[in-house]
Amino acid sequence: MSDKKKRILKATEKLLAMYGFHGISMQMVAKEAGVAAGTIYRYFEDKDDLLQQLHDHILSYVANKISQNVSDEMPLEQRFRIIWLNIWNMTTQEDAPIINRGQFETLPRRESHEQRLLEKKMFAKVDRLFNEGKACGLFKPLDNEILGVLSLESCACLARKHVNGVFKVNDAALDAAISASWDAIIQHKH
Amino acid sequence: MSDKKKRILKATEKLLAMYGFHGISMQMVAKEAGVAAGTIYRYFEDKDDLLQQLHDHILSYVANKISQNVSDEMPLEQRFRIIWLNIWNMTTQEDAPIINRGQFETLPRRESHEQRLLEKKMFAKVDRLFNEGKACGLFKPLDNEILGVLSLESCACLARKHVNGVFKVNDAALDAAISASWDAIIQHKH
Amino acid sequence: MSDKKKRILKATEKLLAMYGFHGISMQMVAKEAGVAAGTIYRYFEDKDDLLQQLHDHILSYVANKISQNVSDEMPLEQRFRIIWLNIWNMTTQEDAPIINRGQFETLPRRESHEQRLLEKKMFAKVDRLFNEGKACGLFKPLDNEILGVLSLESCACLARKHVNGVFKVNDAALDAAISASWDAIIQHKH
Amino acid sequence: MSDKKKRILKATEKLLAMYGFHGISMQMVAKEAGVAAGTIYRYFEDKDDLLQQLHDHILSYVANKISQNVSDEMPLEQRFRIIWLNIWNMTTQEDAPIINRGQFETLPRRESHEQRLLEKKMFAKVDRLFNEGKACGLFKPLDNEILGVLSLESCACLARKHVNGVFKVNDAALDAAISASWDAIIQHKH
DNA sequence: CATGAATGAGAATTCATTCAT
DNA sequence: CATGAATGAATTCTCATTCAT
Repeated sequence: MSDKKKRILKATEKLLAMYGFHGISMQMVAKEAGVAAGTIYRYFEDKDDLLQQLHDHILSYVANKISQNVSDEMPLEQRFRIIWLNIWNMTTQEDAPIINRGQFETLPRRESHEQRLLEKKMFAKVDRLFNEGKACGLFKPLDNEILGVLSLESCACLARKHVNGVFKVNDAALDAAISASWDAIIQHKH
Repeated sequence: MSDKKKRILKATEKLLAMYGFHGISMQMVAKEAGVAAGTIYRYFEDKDDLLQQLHDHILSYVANKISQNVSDEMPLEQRFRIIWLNIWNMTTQEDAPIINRGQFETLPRRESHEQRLLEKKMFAKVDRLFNEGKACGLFKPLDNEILGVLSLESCACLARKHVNGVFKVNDAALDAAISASWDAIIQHKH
Repeated sequence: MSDKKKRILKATEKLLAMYGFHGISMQMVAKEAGVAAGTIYRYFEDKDDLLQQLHDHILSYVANKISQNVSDEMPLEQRFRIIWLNIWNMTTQEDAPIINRGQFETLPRRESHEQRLLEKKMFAKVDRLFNEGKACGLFKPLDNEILGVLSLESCACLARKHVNGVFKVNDAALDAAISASWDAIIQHKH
Repeated sequence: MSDKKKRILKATEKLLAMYGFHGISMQMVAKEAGVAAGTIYRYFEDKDDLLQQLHDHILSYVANKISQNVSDEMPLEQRFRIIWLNIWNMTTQEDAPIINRGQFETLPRRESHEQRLLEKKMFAKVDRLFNEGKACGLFKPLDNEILGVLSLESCACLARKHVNGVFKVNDAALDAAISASWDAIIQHKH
């Protein structure tokens, strides 16, 4: 990808996190990226396209991050903890994509092919994890999407609030939160 | 509250859910509410104030809904299920506030006194539930905020995806999801 | 004249002096006058009419002030000094009409009959003064309008700058300025 | 200075003279200048800035005009007559700045450094004239500001009324008016 | 008569997009 | 390819005026 295009995407991401959709102008993006306003239109159809491509760009980043260091050979709980922590770290790290999905929600959906592929890839390892867990009776017999919400969305939500300063999660609490997420999806004898 | 003001808030809420912050104009709000553009400014300082007051308005609605039919005399698990279902119903019902909190996130915070009071009220019963649960050793010893995310945000997230059609949650799955949320916060013998 | 009408004119004058034409609204006038916005339209056709009537109102005040204590029997120089000081005092006094004519200049002229009469009356005594002065060879043989500018506009200009704080005119300077204005219009042997 | 900026200033000046502050809109300025409305904002911060810059622009023009053809080596009276006529011509000529200072009076003052410099420059030669005149006992011992009002403001006022058609000043009267202004500030034996 | 809520045309200003250089 | 001045439609907000109470 061209250096200019990267700089434009990076600038857009930064400004989007700071000001939200309303409140960023193409002029601002151009200035932040150090290019002329017209240059943006060499790489992007229009403002919507810029935002959409940024969305795909971040999704691609997320897809990679989430599955990092996870091997299908590992024990289930180890895989779960690594994925959980991948999400946590991705959200809380310094160079994290500072945007959460909510901020893209009002975009007129393009439902691009690339996006579909990315989302599939993003959850491939998670899907296998859930499938195996259910197959051996360890996990609750629920749809993968529901299991995902119950265990991993909590993580993302927790991380976002931690980053935003709503509250702080220390190391002990973090470990307990992982266990809690695990407890949410495994079967318990009552 | 004046009829006109209510209509303006209702119209704003509808449009906000449809188009997000960017993409709604005061003209659109006026038209949707059936008032003249200038009329909005009799009731709201400016666009930001309109959005902020809408936020407070919805928060107030949510605060009431969430605590409905919950009594501090009930057993812990019953209280938890009612609260969980209150959130679920509030989000999935026909006349629900169509907006989720994420859509207010980029708003410049006013941190009004009223807002603080509302948020306190909103979680008063939830707070007592968590405190009692921890006191008797049933719940994990985590901050109430964290317990809230682990058990109730999952509910809201699930409900939102159910409504948006990302996936459907049937009655059996719903019951299992409540149990899973409960499992997330109670202590288990290992 | 009705009390309400007077209050409206007074309020308009005050606001006009503070903000100029642009920058005063009928709402502001109503608030300052302590009446409802609609009430203004009982007494004035529209905004232009309000301003025009205010103009006439002030002109009437000025016309009276300027000729105060001046009798056609007095010696020429005494009459001149009284008129000069009338202008000075009118402009610098506490309850002076705070507006100068320049602020009315862009008003769409109505050239009302009343206005014509007032302006005639305003300068009647001044006219007689100049005519007598020229008849006896004391004054320069110039049109009264020109004599007026040379001697009395200087006074008004001086007073305005004194009030606005551009510079301050002490008693000695004031007396010298009157003499200078007198010098401007009388004939000198060279 | 850019051609567009000049055209905008010129257009503003024209409209200001015709309609006053209230009553000119940015759209009108844009149309008169033959540019798009948005273009004005490339050169001027906002409407106030446009008006302020116009003020400075005109002041600069006036400063130059007033001192034209005046040399400190000339006799006092000659210098006075030239300055007086400079003001007269500047005000009555075809391409004169059509605006008088009064029209800027309601503008919120910026008191810029540039403005101070210009006003100093504007009156430098006038200041020297008055100082020398007082030093040799020819002029009345009054502040330069007061001498200025007594002799030169009369000129500007006369010229304005001449241009506006309030009355007409023929060549003989003009010469007499200069002498009258001179008489106003020189010492006379009584 | 007096009120002031409501109106909607018009104001200032912004900003996505184009295009001559 | 890159630029950034120019555009003008769209946006937020104001305010003279009306009219039901």
